[in-house]
Parts: sequence; structure tokens; C-alpha cells
Amino acid sequence: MTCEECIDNKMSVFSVLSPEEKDLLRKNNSSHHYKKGEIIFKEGDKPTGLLWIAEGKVKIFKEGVGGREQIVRMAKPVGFIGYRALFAEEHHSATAVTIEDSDICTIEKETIYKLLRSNAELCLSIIKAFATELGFSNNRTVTLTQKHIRGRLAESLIFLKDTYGFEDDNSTIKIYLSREDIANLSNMTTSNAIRTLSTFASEDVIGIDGRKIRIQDLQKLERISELG
Amino acid sequence: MTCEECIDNKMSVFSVLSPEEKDLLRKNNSSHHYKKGEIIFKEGDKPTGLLWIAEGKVKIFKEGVGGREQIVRMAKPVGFIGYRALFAEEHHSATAVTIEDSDICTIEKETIYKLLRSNAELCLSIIKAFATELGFSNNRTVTLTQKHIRGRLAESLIFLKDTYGFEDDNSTIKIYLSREDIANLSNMTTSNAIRTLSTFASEDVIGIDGRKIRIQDLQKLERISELG
DNA sequence: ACATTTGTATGTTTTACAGCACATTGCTAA
DNA sequence: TTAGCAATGTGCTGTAAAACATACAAATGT
Repeated sequence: MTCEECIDNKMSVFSVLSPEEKDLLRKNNSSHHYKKGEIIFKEGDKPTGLLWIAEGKVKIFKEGVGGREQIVRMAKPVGFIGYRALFAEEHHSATAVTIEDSDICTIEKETIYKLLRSNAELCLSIIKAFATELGFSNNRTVTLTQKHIRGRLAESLIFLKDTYGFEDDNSTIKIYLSREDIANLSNMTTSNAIRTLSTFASEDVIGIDGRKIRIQDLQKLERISELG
Repeated sequence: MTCEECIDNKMSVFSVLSPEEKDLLRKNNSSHHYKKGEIIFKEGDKPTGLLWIAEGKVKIFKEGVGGREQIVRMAKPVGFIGYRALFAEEHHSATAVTIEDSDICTIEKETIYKLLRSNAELCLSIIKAFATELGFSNNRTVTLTQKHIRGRLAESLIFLKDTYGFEDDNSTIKIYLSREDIANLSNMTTSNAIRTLSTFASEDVIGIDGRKIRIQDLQKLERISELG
């Protein structure tokens, strides 16, 4: 998928733009390819423009106590990244790293602000996106602090499934994550992520094939998530 | 402070409005007085309009595992409340309760959307506010999960000081919170909040006079927060 | 003025989980 | 093939913090 295709994509917030505005975007964006594991921006960097994912997957994480990383967001195509810092007029408060080969598009800060000032519907879309993500973040704060290990892991697996969907078999989660990343998403140590995944597998809630995880009993997983 | 004063207040996001737009607001807002401890809206309620605090203080919390509450925000005058759910077009994901007698103003959803569509600067202000709060929330997720009790409590005390400021003595935090609320803000049990506050007092980091807390050594408190 | 509830304080017990050590598997590269 | 290394898997131990218990003080209602 290319930048242009994203601009025309009806899932994108750009769908509210007029043909002329879309033209302005098309003429002012640039694109860059990243290999798996590359850094797109780092905590502390100054945002230069608005980025979005045309192709690939990206994890966004913050460094915590003793360098321990907490994944705060997982992004997928036609999703923005780095926009929080841009609009807050702050430096990036998190780091973005590709978890597979990705194509990232950029438009300059000036261009996006020009569009925002000219198109109220775009503003409203962005506002809605922020409001939704804030709800997600607040929810995360509560579940990560209050749920036990099993509940946190179950929730993360459901989250990954909701975000990236299933493969053709309708049960394997469409993402290739290391145990460490799963742990960093679920606020636990790698050891415990491995251990708890094994337990889930022995309970036939999930199936494990290397890094690929199949959800075999979604209902049970949801029950574990709700009161694990 | 009345609703009208808020609309004219230069700290408010309404400061970007034109005189005519401010008039529209003035003619379409209503106000309501709440006693300490009253519920403004509940988790699951449908938002009806945009609320803001003219006078008083409000805590916003989510119910977690086993009814345990986690305070996600503390609001003060000229600050909006309940706007996340409104703009996300969701039901409220948290409950708002006054922690002292308060005056809350409302404008209908239609009015605020009308203003947003007519005034891009207002949109940008809202976007910036959301982006800032999202940063705060993400930060909270990391610190509440990774810091130890002392660090979490120290951070909360600094947060309360930054939000509500000091009294005339320049050291007493200008808020009257129960130990339970302090615990619910810092993700710990009431027992541990009490215990740790006592420890801080014995270390001369803070001074305790009933519910009133004096910060005696901010530097030390910041150090505890950073790596406690 | 009394009883009843609510909040504060502190000690003891229990447990979930991090931290660590170490074994095993799987990938990459010479 | 084999060496080297990273990722995965498992058991053990220590500990931070929850859970529980109890006492007392302060606020609230009757």
C-alpha cells in the first residue's frame, strides 16, 4: 500500500477531505521504508510532521524504571503515529519501532495545520480519534494495575486479536511478536509471559506454534481477562 | 465564579472565541450546584453536553477489579469534565464526583459542535488539550505499574501540588482529600497510603496535620518519585 | 448525650510476582 | 557441519505489597 492509497482509503481520517485538499496532501507527503526492528522516532525527539503507516506494524513504548519498557500502543496501516507529541507541541514521550518491514508516510506540520484550519470535519475526526485513544489509555491504566498476571495476559491477547485480526484459519492472531514484547505489553517479566502462555496452552485456551498464537477458546480467554 | 466568568477567562479554551461566539455560549449554558461528594455523572451514563467546573474540585475515577476505584483525573475550575465520552461518542467510561462544593456549567452537544465547526482555533485548542492529557495518561500507566509504593505516593503528592497549588503558607497542598482517595489515586490500599504518608512525615519530607499535607522537602520528594 | 458509622493508624500473615540461575531449543553464519 | 548466540522454557528464592485483623479517633445522626 502506498501513501496515495492511504489518502484515498475510506478507513482513513482523510476520507473527510475535499478532492483539492487530498491533492495538497498528495503533493506534500513523502514516504520511507523501514526494516523490521528499526526506530522511527525516539523518546525525546522533536516531532517534525504527521506520520502514518502505509504498510507494516509498529510498537510504541515508553522507557520506565530501570529502562523497563512498557508498550503503550500497537499501530497498523492507515493509523497515525507520533501525532500526540505533534499536537501537544511537546517532544515525543515514547519510542516507535517497526515490528515488521514497514512503509511510513509523512507530511509536514505546516501542511496538516493548514488542512485542520480549513476543514472542520478533519478536526472533529482527529478529536474523536484522540478521545477514543484516551479512553483506551485510561482503561489500560486500570487493568494493568489491578488485574493479575493471567488477566493481563488474556486481555493483551484479546487486544492483539482485535487490533490485527486472525489469519486465514480464523484463529491464529495475525502478528509475530516475541515473548519479550508480549511481556512488555502486559506489564510482566518475559519469564512470566512464557510461563503463563504455557499454562493457557495446557488449559486449551490457546495453542502455541513457535511465536504464532492461536485462540482456541475466546470465551474462556474473555472470562480470564474479566476476573483473572 | 460563574459560567459567564469562565467563558471570559483567558485560561479557558474559550479565549479563542469571537465575541459573537461567546454570546452564543452565554445564551446556551446552564449551571448546577453540587454539594461535596455528589455524583455528576456515572460510568455508563450517556453524555448530554460539555461540562466544565466554574467552582470546586472534582475527581474522576474508574471502577476496576472487585469495585476497586482508580482515580484517573483530578479537575479544577475552568477545566472540562466528561468531554472524552462526548467527543468519542461513547458512554462515560468513568464516574465524576465532587470532592468539595462545586458549580458545574453545561452546554448542549449541538452548541459545542456548532462552535467547533465554525471555529478552527477552538478545535485546535481541544486537540491540544486531548494530546496533552493522553500524554499524561500514558505516563500514568507506566509509573503506576512500575514504580514502588513510595515512588507512586511521592508522584501523587507532587501531582496534587502541581494541580491545586499551595495555600498561603506556600507549603500546604490546597486540597482536602481522604487517605482512601490518596490511595485510589496512587494505586495502593488505604492502609499503605496511611503507612507510607507516616513514613514520609517521620523522614521530614512532608508534614501531616489531619488531612492537610505540607510538602517540607520537595527535592527529596522528587527524588523519591524518580526512583522510589 | 448517646450510639453508630466512617476514617485513621499500626501490627501480622499471606501471596503474587520479580529476580535470578540455568537448561534447552532454534536461528544465523562461518 | 558446528560454533555462537539469542530466544524460549523452568525451577527456586526473596520480597513488596495486598489482605486481614484490631484499636482507636473523629465525624455523623438520632
